[in-house]
Amino acid sequence: MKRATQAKRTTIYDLAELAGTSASAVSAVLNGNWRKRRISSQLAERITRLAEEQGYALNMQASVLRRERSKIIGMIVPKYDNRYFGSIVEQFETLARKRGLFPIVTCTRRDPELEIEAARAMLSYQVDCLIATGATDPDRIGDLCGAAGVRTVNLDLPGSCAPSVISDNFGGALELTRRVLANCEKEFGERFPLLFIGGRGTDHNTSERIRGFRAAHAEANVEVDETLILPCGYAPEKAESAMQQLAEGGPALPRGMFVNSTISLEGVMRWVRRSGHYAKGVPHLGCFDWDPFVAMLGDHIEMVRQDVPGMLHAVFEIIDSGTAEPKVVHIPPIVEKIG
Amino acid sequence: MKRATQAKRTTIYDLAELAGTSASAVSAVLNGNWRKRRISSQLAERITRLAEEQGYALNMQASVLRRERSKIIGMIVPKYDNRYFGSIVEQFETLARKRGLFPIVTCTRRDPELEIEAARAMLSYQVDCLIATGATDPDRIGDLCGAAGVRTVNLDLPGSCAPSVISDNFGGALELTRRVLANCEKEFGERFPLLFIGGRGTDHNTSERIRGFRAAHAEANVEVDETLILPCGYAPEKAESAMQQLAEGGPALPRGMFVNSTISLEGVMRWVRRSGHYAKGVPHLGCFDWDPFVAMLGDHIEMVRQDVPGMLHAVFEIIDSGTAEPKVVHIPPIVEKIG
DNA sequence: CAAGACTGCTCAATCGATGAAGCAGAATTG
DNA sequence: CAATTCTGCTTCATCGATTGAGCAGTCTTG
Repeated sequence: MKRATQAKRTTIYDLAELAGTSASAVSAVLNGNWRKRRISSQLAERITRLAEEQGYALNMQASVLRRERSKIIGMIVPKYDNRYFGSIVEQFETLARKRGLFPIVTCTRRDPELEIEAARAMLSYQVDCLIATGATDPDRIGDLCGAAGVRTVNLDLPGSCAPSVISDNFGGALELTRRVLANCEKEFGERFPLLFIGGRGTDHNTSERIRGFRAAHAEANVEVDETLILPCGYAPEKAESAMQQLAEGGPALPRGMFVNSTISLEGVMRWVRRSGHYAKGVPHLGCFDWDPFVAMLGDHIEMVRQDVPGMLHAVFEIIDSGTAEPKVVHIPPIVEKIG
Repeated sequence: MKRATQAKRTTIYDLAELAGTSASAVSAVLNGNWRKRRISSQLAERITRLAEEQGYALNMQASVLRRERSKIIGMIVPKYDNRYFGSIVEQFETLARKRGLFPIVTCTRRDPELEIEAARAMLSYQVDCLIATGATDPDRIGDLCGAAGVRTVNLDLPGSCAPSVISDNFGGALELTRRVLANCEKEFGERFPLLFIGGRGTDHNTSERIRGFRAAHAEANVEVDETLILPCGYAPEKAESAMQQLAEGGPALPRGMFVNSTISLEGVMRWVRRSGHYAKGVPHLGCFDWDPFVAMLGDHIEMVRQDVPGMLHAVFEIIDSGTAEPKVVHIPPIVEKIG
């Protein structure tokens, strides 16, 4: 097997010996600034060829240790179980690579402890910059990074000690609620308050969406039913049991609702199907977030799709510009309805 | 601002000076083996406290450079746009962390070039082990890693130079096809060949699934229609245009089909809805892969859910055991139908 | 009480890449 | 032809953490 011979990895010292030159020349050639270090092109070529033959691979740990910037950019993300975060991560990796940065992403499963542990780990790996996506406590992360002199950008949920890029939650929720109210009026011939379900009452996005929800009700002259505002968390099970409780409490279930994320919608739909409570007609729904299969579930669902490419462009604009002001950039989401 | 004072990061030398001791004592205390290096617990405590006060963070680059093992484990994954890969990544991170490993994941967007570039990058970062998930060319990655003395495990798609963990594609496809054939017979009172759509004809999974598809037809005494086997790729658009072409070619569209992945299903469903060709009745579907909203699309869809926890346990068992034999482990998928 | 064992540390080399400084020899200039 | 400039390298310190080797003291033991 080749493996035995190649137990040890080839280093610039090995190449230097093989080429009959110095490690510093090899380094200069392989990291591209041999021209300004006045290495002849013959030697450069010889070293390049040897490196290829020997299957040389740079040791990034050594390289980063020596350099001032690591060119590593980190992101923490709550979950990988929906299209929104999935496309955020994919876009992030693409844009990072385009800038010659090495992206490292880690998922914290909405666990506050894991979140800061992950942030600490990223700092240990010398990230130049950290994107905190949907963090429970963005400022805690911001402080950690600040102490290490590392830049942070908050995404999806805003913080107060670093720039943030978020959706226009108020605007999106306002429009989404308007549509659901209108759909209900069209079908039932009357206006009535909707149910708001999903999300955490303490997070900025949820409270802004509730504000939009209220504003749309006010506009339509419908009084909000306070018992129908249920920010029960994001997990499907939470939404499911909130629905169950609601059904047990009162006799009439809402015929229209605002569901705060596809993941909550998963629980709501499950309950709707299992409980049989909506056997005589499905409720009109509005979902803040998009999923292709939800779009196919029927014409009773309106969706708001967050503008992920727009959000990530804003993030990298902030990074490129070097701003550290804790400004919040609002990206308008897209209200769509695919049949 | 604190930032100015803290421009430079605290190192073990700084702590050593503050504690009036040596860097080597600090290192021993902070990496936990101070006991075996006979450091007194008083000193240990003093150093620990100081480290906390100063917000010390280990420099992993330096640490990894010095050690023989990096404790970094890499994974490359084709996409983040479906539940299957999403849960693979999440499970992977969880299990890696449980073992004290640092997971780094990167998405290669089904691009063969990016795939090997990503593998090279991971090697540069000194990963101890690399999981190649759904790789276009697992053996190329295997060779790269082999040359660097790094272990590889193939996941989802098998390779020939490293252990592989994959679903029992034949068995899953056999059962799924059986069910769709049975559903069709129940509704239409007759047996007829199904459509197979999605996936790459060249990949092992797709060809095994086609084999299962054929076996189920044989079992049911139905002759496979060769013009209905369309491994057109994974992207939704590919499936969409394959359906379009099929519709343009012949008059009768299949009333039953096997769709090879949720992502292909996305295209199929889009076409079914847009084209209006199935206005008088939706086709019976079988989908190799699972998605919660697909499960809600109606009772005409059967799904096979790949056993992600089972697969990842197998992966880590291989890693823990240290085997390097290119064996293929088949994990049976779960055939389910959620109403 | 001398020999050995133990305690609690420190010293210095090392991992691999980088780049400032320096040094021969060749080429150019006044 | 001496003085300067240029070319094409090499030497060496450095980044921060790790670890084998070593070294004073103190404690034990026959």
